[in-house]
Amino acid sequence: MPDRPALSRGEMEVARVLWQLKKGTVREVHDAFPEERKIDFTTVQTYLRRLEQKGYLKVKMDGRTRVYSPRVKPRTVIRETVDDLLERLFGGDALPLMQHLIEDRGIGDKELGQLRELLDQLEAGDD
Amino acid sequence: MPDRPALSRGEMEVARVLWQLKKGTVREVHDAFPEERKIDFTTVQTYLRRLEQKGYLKVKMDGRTRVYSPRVKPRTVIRETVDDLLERLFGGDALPLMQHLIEDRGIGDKELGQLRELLDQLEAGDD
DNA sequence: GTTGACCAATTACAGCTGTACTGTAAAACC
DNA sequence: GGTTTTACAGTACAGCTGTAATTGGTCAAC
Repeated sequence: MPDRPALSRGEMEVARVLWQLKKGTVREVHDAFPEERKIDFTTVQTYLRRLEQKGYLKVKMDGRTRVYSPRVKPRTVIRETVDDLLERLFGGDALPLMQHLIEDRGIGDKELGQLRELLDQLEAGDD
Repeated sequence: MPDRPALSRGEMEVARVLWQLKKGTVREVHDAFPEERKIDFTTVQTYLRRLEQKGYLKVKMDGRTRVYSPRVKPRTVIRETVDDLLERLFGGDALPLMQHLIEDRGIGDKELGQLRELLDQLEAGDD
């Protein structure tokens, strides 16, 4: 539990793209950004470097090129990030956040179904 | 939609406390902070001022004392904040966040029941 | 009418963030 | 082998954040 500094908003964005690629170079991450999210190549570079410095990513050289990959599991990062948000914005109580997601954030019918399934599974598995 | 600058983590914390009080002075907000979250009086002062500057709070003078109250509804702030997080960390898809909340974040039995109720209500009300 | 207690306003300041430019060196192309 | 492209390290830099100390004003109690 060497507590890493929290991710900034921008860092999250970049980290998520890298997670999706599993691993990647600066260029790959940059190219994977959606068209409309214009962001400079060197900015991505900077974010990746900072993510490495903060301990979230590790690097392997492939010739001249550095290939980044997660050092901390996405799931862990997500837990830490969401926990922090919960703490600050909801006093640590998860239910209001769920409620918000369900009520105020048009969760579609499909998602509702999936959610219900999730609950069913939980109830079945957890005796 | 005069888009306000996003809240920083610290600002969220203070805003939440103020929301709970509905309205309050620096001192009231400071006193309402939990024991273990040690934070200086003047720090709270600074946060409240910044929240006002950013357009999240308004002020009414009561004698010499300023009484802060929300200018933007908490629900709105929460929506914006959560939307932003969803975008950056989950590519805008709310389901994975729910899933995380349910699976990885020990939601208790009580909460599960309440959740289920929520879903039922939704399904009933939504023809 | 000075002192102390409060409260507000001002100022501080280092570290973090977002965003990018520059310099330089290796790789790839002619 | 000179030129263009690519990639990385280093540098920049203003604005935001977290955290607070300092200064100044007002009323209440001496």
